[in-house]
Amino acid sequence: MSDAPRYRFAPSPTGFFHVGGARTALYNWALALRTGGTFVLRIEDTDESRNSPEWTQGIIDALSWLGIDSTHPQFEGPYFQSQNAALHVAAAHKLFEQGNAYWCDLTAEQIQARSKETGKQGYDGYSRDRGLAGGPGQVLRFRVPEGHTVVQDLVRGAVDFANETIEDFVLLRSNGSPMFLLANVVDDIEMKVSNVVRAEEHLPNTPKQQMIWDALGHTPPAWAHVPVLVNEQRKKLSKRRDKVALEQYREEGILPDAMINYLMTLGWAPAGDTEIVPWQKIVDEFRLEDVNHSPAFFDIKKLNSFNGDYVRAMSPDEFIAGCAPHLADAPWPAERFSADIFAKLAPLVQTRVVTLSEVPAMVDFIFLEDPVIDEDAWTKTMGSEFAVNVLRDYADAISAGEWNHDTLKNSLESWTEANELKLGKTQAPIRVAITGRTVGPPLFESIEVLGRDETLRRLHAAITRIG
RNA sequence: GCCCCCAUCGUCUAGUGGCCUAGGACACCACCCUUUCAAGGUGGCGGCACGGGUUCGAAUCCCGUUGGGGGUGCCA
Repeated sequence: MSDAPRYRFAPSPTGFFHVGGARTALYNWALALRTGGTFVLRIEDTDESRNSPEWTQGIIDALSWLGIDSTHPQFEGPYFQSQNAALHVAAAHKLFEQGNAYWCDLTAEQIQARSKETGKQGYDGYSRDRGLAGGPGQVLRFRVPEGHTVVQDLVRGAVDFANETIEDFVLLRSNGSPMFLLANVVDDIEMKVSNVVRAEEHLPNTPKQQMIWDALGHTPPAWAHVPVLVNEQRKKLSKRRDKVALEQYREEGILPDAMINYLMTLGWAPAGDTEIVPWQKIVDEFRLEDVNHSPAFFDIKKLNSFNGDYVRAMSPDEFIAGCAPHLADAPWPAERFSADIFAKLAPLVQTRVVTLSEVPAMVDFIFLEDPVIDEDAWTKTMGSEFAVNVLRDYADAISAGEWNHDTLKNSLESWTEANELKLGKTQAPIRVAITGRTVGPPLFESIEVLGRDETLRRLHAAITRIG
């Protein structure tokens, strides 16, 4: 019999898997790994009206993207809450027989009417002693005892709830199906969960669940409620308002390691002055006791910064491989793409992007038949007095001779000196003629890769356009 | 309304009574480097919400105020 801790992550499949859930999962995962424990995935699919199988798959895929999946021996699941319904109902009846629960036939409207009369919020325990036997239209409610319930929380310490502030909550709906509070506890007992690490929004539920644990004759788990993630308005991240879907970040070319690292620094920090650290260091150092108590803003700018760091840390081959999916649906005709040419440019692109999805726009001028000319860039650079001259003279200069970025650069440098200008100035019209933009990868390397014929063609096209 | 949680630069954090003239990171600004843009380097801006205690000494402990957040479903 092992006493290794059992952590669990219990999302409900009611929408895109979002970054808040990802962080909670990561916290559980890190803890399970360090303690030699287990990470149990349980899909809480008891809300039939909002559930959908594709969301379930989305959760599994997203967790796998974060490195949490069944290929690891410390991963267990997924379990599906809906499959345990019989267990939940049995537990409910046990609570009824023990006197911990009672039936009630009041509708929501009736409860509201009563609370209006008494001036008190919520359900007032009207059916507590009416001795209803259950049946259609009746819900089973938990009989909240007198006294206090103290939740021992690993991040917050002891939290004391006066039981009189907790109403007799519903265990079984009038259609007989179990509610979250009950199902969640029964499953945790069944799966021998020893540690519950979840978002702070569940803290008010905890005394209720702890009472169920007690009434069912089991010792409650070690609780830990971590702060929620918020948006700029400091409101809890919402699927409707905020960009929170993990999938979306993946599509944009955020690297999983960057996402993992960033998420872990929300509410916690590794020792030392560096936030960008290997996963193993996080596993070694992460402690619930060190988690911050206040909500953290999910800052995309900082995520991007982390991602840029991770992108630059990739080997050239890793970078090229990582770009592949983003190159697949690029704006150029597929047959014009060349992996070899991309490989030549890739190292120059690597330090210039923050997310992988920016890569196509950095190299599209190579693979497009004609560069897409940015009109602002055009007017800004082609209006100068020397524009036509530099274009014409440069085209002449490079029409013969060696073809590499050094000679290509030397040619322009000579012209620039002869005309008493700066290279920063004179390269601009050429860059726009070649790439359509004022910014991009280093010019002469780009030209080298483009090739002499195409370069000359674009230079002359620009000269013609200026007129 | 009621219950609960929280409070260090704009943001994420370090800090657990003296190493704090409060450290790092993102963002921002300046300079350097430089073929554009990045990257890199150097520097700068900027914070302990407020008021009372406790203490020789408080960002750190206590109380209050204010301000935020979460919950308050026959959702999870």
